[in-house]
Amino acid sequence: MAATTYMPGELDLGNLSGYHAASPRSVEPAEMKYQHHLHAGGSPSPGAPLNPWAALPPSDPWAMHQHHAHADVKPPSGPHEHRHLQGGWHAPVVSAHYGAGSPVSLHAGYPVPMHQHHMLRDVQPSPHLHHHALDRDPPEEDTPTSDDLEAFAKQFKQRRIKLGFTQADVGLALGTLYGNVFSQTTICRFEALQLSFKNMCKLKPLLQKWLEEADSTTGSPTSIDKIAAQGRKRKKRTSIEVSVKGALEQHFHKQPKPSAQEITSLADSLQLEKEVVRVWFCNRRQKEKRMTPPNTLGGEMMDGMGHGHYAHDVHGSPPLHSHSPALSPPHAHPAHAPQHSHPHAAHQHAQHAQHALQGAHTLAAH
DNA sequence: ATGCATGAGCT
DNA sequence: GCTCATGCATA
Repeated sequence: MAATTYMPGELDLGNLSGYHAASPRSVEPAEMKYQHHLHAGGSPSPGAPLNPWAALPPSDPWAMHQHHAHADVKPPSGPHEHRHLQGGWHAPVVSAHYGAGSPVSLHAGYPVPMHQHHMLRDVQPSPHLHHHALDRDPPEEDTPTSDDLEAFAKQFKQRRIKLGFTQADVGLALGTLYGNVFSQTTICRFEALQLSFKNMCKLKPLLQKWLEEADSTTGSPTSIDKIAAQGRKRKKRTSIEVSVKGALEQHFHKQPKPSAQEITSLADSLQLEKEVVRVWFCNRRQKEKRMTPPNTLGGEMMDGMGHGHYAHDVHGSPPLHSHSPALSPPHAHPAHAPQHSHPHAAHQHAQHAQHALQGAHTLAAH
């Protein structure tokens, strides 16, 4: 059953209390020490047990009105910059101010080399526009190509590991150094190129800088501790059954952007909360836009590619490589629209309104 | 490493 | 309500 369980989550803040390790190179070529609550050497942070609210009274705010109580206490490090234009991020406003007045002197603002003049979202730098190769200059102040990003990500990961840092370490370090904290998740996704092209471009300079700092500073521990505010609750992750996921996938192919009505009926037939379904589609769409596209294959694949490389083509997931067409970076032409990497799935029509029965979902039964 | 979720900013 | 950046929680 789609166990939509609710639990007292935690705050929305930088709850990095799970893992922080910032002792550079205390451990050698080993990077498996993160998030497993098992702080292996490196940075013993025993003082970061579990969420205090793990024992809070189950006052599921979600069970009734999921959207409410949004007092919201956004993180101090302002992870939410003001990205006004999504065409080309331009203002790295690092307005960071730590809530608890951390002694961290944040130099707001990193070198913003890219002086993109584009103001419209469709004006993305052609990532795969690798003009020839002669002597390319990736570390330029220009927008990198997807190949650059891929190369950098790879190198980054390798160095990071060599230096003995975990992804979480890097995330914290970025906060210490530049005032922008990031989670293990983000670093991970960067390394795996699972972010949007734009996002990759944004993060690259930061990580690059960190890398320089890291290996030059062969021995300067940069450990800080992030304090976390409490109060926020978070809905527990809904676990969607595989079979249900399959159904969703199927619908996604037919209609990536279902209307509210469609979502409702779909949710109804799948016995899921409408919100859950809506979010699922949102996330699914996002996935489609990442540099490394999701594998939406129907049933077969994988043959002999046993080493980090996507099965070529498969009519659906181009492998972002050398010059893969898959990237989502908006092309420079406003006239463009169909950036669907999928040659198929273009039909949009008949949508069987799966009856409209039962008005109450069987969730939150308890 | 990833799935589901939150929230800012747009439209 | 969507997109996009980001992350907690989890597999």
